[in-house]
Amino acid sequence: MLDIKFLRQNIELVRTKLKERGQEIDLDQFVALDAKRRDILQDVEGLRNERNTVSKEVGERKKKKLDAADLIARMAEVSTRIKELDETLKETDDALQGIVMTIPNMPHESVVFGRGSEDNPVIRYWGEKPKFAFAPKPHWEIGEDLNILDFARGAKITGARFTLYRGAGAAMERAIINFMLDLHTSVHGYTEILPPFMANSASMTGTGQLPKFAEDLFKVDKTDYYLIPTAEVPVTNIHRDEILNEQDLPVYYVAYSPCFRSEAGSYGKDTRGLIRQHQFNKVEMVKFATPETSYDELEKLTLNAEEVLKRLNIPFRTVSLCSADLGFSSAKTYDVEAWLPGQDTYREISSCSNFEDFQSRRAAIRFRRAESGRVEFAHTLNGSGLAVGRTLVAVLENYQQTDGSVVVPEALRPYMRGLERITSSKRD
RNA sequence: GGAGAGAUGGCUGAGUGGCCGAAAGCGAUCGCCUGCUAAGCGAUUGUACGCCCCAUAAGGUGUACCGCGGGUUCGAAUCCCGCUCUCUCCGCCA
Repeated sequence: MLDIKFLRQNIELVRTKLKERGQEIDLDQFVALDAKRRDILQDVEGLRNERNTVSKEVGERKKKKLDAADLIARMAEVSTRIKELDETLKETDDALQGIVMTIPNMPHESVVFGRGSEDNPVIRYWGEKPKFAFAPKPHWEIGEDLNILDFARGAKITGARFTLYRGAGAAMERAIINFMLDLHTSVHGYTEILPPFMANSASMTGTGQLPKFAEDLFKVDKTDYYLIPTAEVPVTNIHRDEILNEQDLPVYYVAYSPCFRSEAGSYGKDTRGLIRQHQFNKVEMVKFATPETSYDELEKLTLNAEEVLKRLNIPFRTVSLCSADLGFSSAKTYDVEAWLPGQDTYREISSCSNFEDFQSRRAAIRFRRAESGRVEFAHTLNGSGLAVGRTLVAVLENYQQTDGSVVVPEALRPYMRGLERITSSKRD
């Protein structure tokens, strides 16, 4: 959520930035409602002041055994009027919130203008694409041939976009999770979190999934709970409604979680393989930082994500999302895209964002300045470190061999009891 | 799932209709004292929103907030109703 005062004072700037994102939002209505809200607020607070003062006098008169009937009668009217105004105020406030909550974040000045993902500037490339003496297969063929990925069974058990892992496939998924968590905790200095995999609507609102993107979530029937679409939700909400100390920042958390997404509106997209699932595993990094360090932290966060691919020796490129491709809550995002030879393309495997104070304002995540004692909103950041299923995809496609087997990257072998090559669903 | 108890400021904890944004203690910050440290003494010690001032610091002022939401009343931390969470006991269960 943007600062209402900022909105009020920079309405034209916001309009321009929204247009760059390819969004149209009725800001005139915001201006009108904002003015109306403040008018009502002044009226109702004036009346409250009157009531408080007079009520005090009623008390004093009663103490002196004096009659206060005239005051009481007058205040009854005032109270009724307050109640009426309160109702209008609430309606106005709700309407105003309704608008403000659907306004996306302002892109950072370094974000380039663009109309879609094709306009995302590439920041860097890393690694050598593997050369194959044969036509490299996509991972779904590799996985089925080795009997380590079972899409048909997944669909039978649950439905489309659910996959069953078997044997070495399941083991490698688990190995990737542990490898990533160990890297980020012991080398990059993150604290490991194992959060709840469901979160309530307040948490979902805090990180920006609600109210605008409810249709992307799975809601648990008869409760206020949602399956988390990313560990970002529970982990960022760790410090919701809290005031941190400046000297404790930055805070680094890393969490493994399954992620659940309804993928509404993506019918027909990536229907084969592991790329777009209703349930997938992810290791997520979350940071809380001061405003003056958050962009340095974003660079470091992105390097932390890239380090996973470097250690797995998987080629990748990093792009900076252009204005139109930027997520709703983000001020700036780097996507790390792994090379997938079986599909002859780069695919997003991590998304690293600085939300500045957009989430923290919604979630009331603040910190106290050591010097002045003043309270400010913290900046929140997060990035995948990485998407686990897609990492498995990248391993299968980059490490596939002529005979159909897959070599296990050296970094993962300690996590797979030394297994060097997958030749079937059997692990050994 | 059943029965009971509770939820107050950074923490502990008082407060059962007006004198309460809230006692007291602890902690923290600043100052004094002390050769240093400890002890001692004094002061300060929430957040949000609005308005004034000034133009975004400081200041002044008003309103709200004692788990959340409603109600009663001239007036609610305090009374009533609903909900959530925590604790204890019973049942069930990985």
